[in-house]
Amino acid sequence: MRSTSARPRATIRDVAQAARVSPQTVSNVINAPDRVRPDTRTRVLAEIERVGYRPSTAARGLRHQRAGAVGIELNVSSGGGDVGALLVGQLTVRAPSYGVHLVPFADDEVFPMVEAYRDMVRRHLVDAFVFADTHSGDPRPGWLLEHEIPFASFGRPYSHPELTCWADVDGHAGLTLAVEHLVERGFETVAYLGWPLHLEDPAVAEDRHAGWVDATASLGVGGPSGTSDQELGAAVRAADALLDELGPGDAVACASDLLALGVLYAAAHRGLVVGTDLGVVGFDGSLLARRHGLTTVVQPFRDIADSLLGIVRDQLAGRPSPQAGHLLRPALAASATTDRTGTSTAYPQIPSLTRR
Amino acid sequence: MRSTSARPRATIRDVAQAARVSPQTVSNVINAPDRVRPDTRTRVLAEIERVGYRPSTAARGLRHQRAGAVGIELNVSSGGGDVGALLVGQLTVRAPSYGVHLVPFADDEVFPMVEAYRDMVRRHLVDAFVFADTHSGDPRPGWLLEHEIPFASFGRPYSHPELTCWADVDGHAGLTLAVEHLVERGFETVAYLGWPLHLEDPAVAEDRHAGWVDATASLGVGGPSGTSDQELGAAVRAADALLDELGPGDAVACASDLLALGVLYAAAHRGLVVGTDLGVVGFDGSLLARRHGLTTVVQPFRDIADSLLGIVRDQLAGRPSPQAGHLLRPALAASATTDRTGTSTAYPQIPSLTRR
DNA sequence: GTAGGCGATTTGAACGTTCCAATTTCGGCC
DNA sequence: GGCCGAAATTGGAACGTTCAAATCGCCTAC
Repeated sequence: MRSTSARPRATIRDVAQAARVSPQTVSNVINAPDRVRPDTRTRVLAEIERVGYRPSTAARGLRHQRAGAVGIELNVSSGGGDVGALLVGQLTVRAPSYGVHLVPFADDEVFPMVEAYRDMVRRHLVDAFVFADTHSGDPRPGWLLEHEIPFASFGRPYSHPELTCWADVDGHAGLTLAVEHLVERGFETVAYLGWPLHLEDPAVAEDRHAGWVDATASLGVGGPSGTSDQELGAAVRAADALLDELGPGDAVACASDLLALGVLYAAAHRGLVVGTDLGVVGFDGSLLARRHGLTTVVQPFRDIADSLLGIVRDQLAGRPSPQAGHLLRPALAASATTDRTGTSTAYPQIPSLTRR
Repeated sequence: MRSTSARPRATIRDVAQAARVSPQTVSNVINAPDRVRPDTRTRVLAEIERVGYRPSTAARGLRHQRAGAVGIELNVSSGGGDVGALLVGQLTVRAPSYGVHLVPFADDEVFPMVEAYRDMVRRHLVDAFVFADTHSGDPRPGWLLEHEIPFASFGRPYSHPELTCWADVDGHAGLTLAVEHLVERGFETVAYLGWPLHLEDPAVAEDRHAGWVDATASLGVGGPSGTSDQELGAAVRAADALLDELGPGDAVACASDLLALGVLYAAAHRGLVVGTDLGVVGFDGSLLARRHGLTTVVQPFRDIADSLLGIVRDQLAGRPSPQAGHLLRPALAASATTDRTGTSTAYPQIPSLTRR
């Protein structure tokens, strides 16, 4: 049974005493090593190592009037899908490089969300925020701006086009990658399955759609297009309608991995072998894509995390805002659904099972 | 452009001055309201409200020698699946009720993980840990125990059977629920698709398997069983083999939602209408289940979060460990894959598309 | 020989909170 | 009116760190 003995951990004074210098010198060794003589430095460093000293985050935060933390809202109720989880993962991995840690929080479904933001700041729990699900009526950018609380958003803050504190994936470039890849693999016509424009953030839908329009136009491989909400049932129906206008050797580029999954189902229903007969490319690089062998445009979550953390770091340092937001290039991860040799396995792969 | 003006936020002294009491009295109003006269209390509370005062987490942490935070390791590289994300979500939601916040962290793939744990504690970033992916060779329980660092694990710490600082879902009860539900819906034989015992944590696999064995035995509906790794391709193959021994009106209970998805595919391949002809129940309550209309045994993540946070709270308070770990009952969420009326939609629902 | 300068190091104070001990206030009682 | 005990409130110190200013030691120049 563990006790809470909690013998006090080594402090800067312990190190100082053992190294026979003042606490301030130890502090300097850590924060401004060039201000201390080399021999002193090595002596202190040895002592730090010996006792396993680490500066107390709380004491530092108190002294600096800074929490050294970035808040991130998890929208738990909506489940979030795994895109949010992947972003949180990369933010977690990258945060230490920016000298901060992450503090996730969630609304308790009773208060308006800004209350939670306000509280976090007042309690000095965090210095800034990052969030991932901006939408047009979002009160947060305006509110944070008004209260001079630093933040960065993944996705352009729709309500404040003048802001530059955002990072976003370049959907246009992503769909260009998708179309180019499909053409390279020898697919003839590239159709598109996207989102309707009445969604919360039509900018994303437009961006990706435009990428498909431009890329297919310049390569002369344009085909029909359809739209569906981000829901599997709707996606299957929309994909089914789309496939009416397509034949073997054609392909569909999609605005999301979930929509692409809908295409896989609609194709399986028609007995089309995805990969060989029909190319399918999704968007997001989600777990779903990996699981189903879906070729997908992977969101550069690591770069996104770096951008977002860099933005809040600069804001906290008082540096001027950049000229523009960060538009990051996604990458294409080829997999079974564009593999014309049929050696890799896409799921659902109903026809291939039949052939065994 | 936002500046870092950061005008100082209200402190306890500001409140004290405005309410014409000492800072200590304000502190009492917050931490021991019964020690202060009612009229003074209301006066102080009004002032707290007016200036929007909140105690500084850093100052409190420094004074109490306690971070008020619980660390949670995210295993980013493995992607985690959404089970991990759901747990993190509920931990985030519930943490405030325990007076703590969450601090996620991840290994940077170079240090052994315990280094990261050690560092978090030394820096006073967290007081305790929660983790979610114990396995047999896991060094963490032993190490944390040895260093007297409080922790709670989701899943029994395999290496230390004597420990009680864990919460786990009752897989046996979950599969009993699944089998009972299938029988209630009129399915005749209930087969099982589980994990092989050479997995990292065979206890989970055994637990769920035993639940199926006992429940089918007592109801007299036992059928064949198979195993597959937690991977879609393998699951489809195992499910296909299993279906060789089943006919219309039978059902499959699975150890996870992903395995259940494999059954859906194998069934679709054979033209079986899932729900009507074949019952399928998954396990986890993952997003995948929701997306595919899968009847599933839902992990009680909220209860799990409460158990884990309660365990570390008690440990930090020096309370003795409980007699046993917390075994939590899951719940069954019925959906399309056990809906014999065929009114709801399961995906993949290839046959129903055909019939339209 | 001493003033001046420079780099290395130390001292003192403060960040906001709460514990502990000391002090004041209050109501009741003789 | 004065005294007692309990309740309410206050002052001082400390948690661990770092900033700003002061001090120390050493060297050079006059």
